[in-house]
Amino acid sequence: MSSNGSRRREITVADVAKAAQVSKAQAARALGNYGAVSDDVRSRVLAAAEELSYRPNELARSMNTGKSNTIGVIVGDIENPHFGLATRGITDTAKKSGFNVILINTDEELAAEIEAVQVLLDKRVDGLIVAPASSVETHHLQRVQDSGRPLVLLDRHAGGMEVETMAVDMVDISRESTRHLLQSGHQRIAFISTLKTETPYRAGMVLDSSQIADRLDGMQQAYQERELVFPADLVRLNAGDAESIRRITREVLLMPDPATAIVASDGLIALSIVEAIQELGLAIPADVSFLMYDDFAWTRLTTPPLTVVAQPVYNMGLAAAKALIRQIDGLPPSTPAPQFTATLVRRGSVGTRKCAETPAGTTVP
Amino acid sequence: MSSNGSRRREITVADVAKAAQVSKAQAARALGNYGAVSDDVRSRVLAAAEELSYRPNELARSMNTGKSNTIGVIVGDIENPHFGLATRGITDTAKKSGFNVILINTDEELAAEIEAVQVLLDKRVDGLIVAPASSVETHHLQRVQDSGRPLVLLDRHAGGMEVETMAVDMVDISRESTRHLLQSGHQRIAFISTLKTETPYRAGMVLDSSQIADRLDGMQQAYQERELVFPADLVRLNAGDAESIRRITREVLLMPDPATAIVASDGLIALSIVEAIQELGLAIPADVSFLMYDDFAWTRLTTPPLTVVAQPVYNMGLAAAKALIRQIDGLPPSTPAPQFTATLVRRGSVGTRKCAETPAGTTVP
DNA sequence: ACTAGGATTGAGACCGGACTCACAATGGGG
DNA sequence: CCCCATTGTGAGTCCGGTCTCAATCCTAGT
Repeated sequence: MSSNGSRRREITVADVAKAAQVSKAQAARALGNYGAVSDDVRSRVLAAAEELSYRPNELARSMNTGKSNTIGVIVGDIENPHFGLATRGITDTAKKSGFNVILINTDEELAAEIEAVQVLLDKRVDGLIVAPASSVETHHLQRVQDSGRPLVLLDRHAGGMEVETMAVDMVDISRESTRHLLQSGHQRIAFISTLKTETPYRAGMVLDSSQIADRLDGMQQAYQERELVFPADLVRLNAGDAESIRRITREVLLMPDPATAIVASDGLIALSIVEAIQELGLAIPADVSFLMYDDFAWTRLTTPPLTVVAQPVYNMGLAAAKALIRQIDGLPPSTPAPQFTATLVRRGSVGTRKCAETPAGTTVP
Repeated sequence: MSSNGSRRREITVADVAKAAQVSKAQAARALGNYGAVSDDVRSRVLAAAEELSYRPNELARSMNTGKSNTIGVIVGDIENPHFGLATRGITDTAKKSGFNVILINTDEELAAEIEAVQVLLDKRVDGLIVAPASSVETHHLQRVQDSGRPLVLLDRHAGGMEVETMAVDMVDISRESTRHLLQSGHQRIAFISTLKTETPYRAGMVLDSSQIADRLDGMQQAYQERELVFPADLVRLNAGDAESIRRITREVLLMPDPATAIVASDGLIALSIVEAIQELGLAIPADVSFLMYDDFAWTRLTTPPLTVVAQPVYNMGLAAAKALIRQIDGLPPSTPAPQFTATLVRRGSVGTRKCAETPAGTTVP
């Protein structure tokens, strides 16, 4: 149907040069806008290029400039609006600076992340932005730095590495929000996270994720301030799919000394927890208080609106890309290093609890 | 700190060949697993490669195989969970087949889309998946096909082009959901969309988006079935940012003969509409009924849960990637072509309206 | 022993731009 | 009028792989 009689061959500088009756070198100069080219030659070349609708092969160009104008982005799950928003920040900045983005999901699997890093390195991306699945196993990230390629981390720190990281201080905000819950009379606070671990949580356990570890630290600090014992039995990890989240939620709410408040570690998990609470016929915040990480728009639409920890996710993505591009351009990190602070947005899902009361349907042992 | 004494140079086949004391060609064969290689040579080469931690340069490889193992994905806005989910479907399939994904946002701007197509073509992606911003201006998409590169459309059709498209039949589902609203006694149904147009909507107007055009078609059909006049004055486009959405919502609800039901054209817009309704102090569904496109998890958490049009977005992404990869592999489109149907999920946000009644706070003229 | 025919092997040509280098042409200053 | 600085130009190399081709090695058949 279409007008191309010839087979697959694409137009190259050589073709343009022939059409303009100059040497390949001259054509390349005129096209690439470098070196010395007479006006006559330049116009002939550009005309020929236009005529043949020539387009440079970026692959070839990349190969001998060593720059692919591409950055690799490795996130846990693009389906999670948290990463969607961060990715948006990254792509916006990248586009502005003429970079493209190759995106890889890891499903928070370390193995997938290691492979992703390798693939992107092989593709010779100019730099990498990674939201690392593990803060402990950082061998592959180290290798990125060893290879001399710029690297910026997002959301989570990597233990022992000197690398620019765009993340909020989770200890602070977690301490603050736990204080809020404690002040509201809650002492049995459950923390539910998708983080995968070999064994159930025990106090003092070393966690793979700096983010979760920091949040638990913050909680513990808030408990210590009041000289209360942190209820480690209410820390529930491995809340993978909707079903297990539901099960865990029922567990912490129906156990003998049940949780009176639940903290959801991210927006996706929050959905299933709230559903489970509603299924149990419990009311927020009358029967159980609720607090979640990430301030998505829909949290304002529930009844009551949900109390959340808002993180400047978009800006973190923006800053990560900016920092990476600075590194790519050989510039030093911008000083002072950008700081990101999460804020506790108090809406209606945390309620005051009278100390003596026990939840409906349970008995004091 | 790290152990590399040498400058930037990466390890190449030539280095491996030298170390293994064979020719470049032999090393390449052993590494690439093609041609005839003796066991002795193979093991020496692999050992040397391991020793030097050699990694092939994918750029160079792509350049002379002509395959980049990369597909380009162009969407309106990755921040929109609709596209987040679709992208997830695409990346999952791509990864399974060994492809990477370059992602570009267009903000639904045609100009950005045209440039994105060009950039990806220049990068020699093996194929493109596009959610086209316009169903009318398809010149750039045509050019993709002319260049012989595989192309699959997502979500929206492109007028007059023969191209595989993964989308639901919007006319059908729109007719069905409009019927539902009409049966519930609503005749003043507002339709609010972000679609950008030069002028406000008029009956019979040609729209840039097949999706929106189809939805309006479906609505009109449902009205015609009942021999009712379709209220074109309640079709509101250009609902760009949260502020304009709020303004429009107020307009249609506070006008003399106000809307008694609102249809939100996507999940993002829905958030602002519901907020605006709540701000007006109106209750869903008592005062105004509400229906939205896209079945996000949070729609089950509002009070009442929202009635939605669920689209198999993830599967559409999956199928788009599958179809594209088939094209890349030179296979014919799978038959029968995959069909996607949206379903109306009736939850609580559409209420029955007694015909004679007028909404609280308004008077019959 | 001698050779046909397959298995191995190395040299070098590509892919498509970027860039170096040697050389020609122009032209301004002394 | 000559010399050197400044363009303008084409030939050719390089990037790091893939792949062709001809040469060489080996082994079995006669």
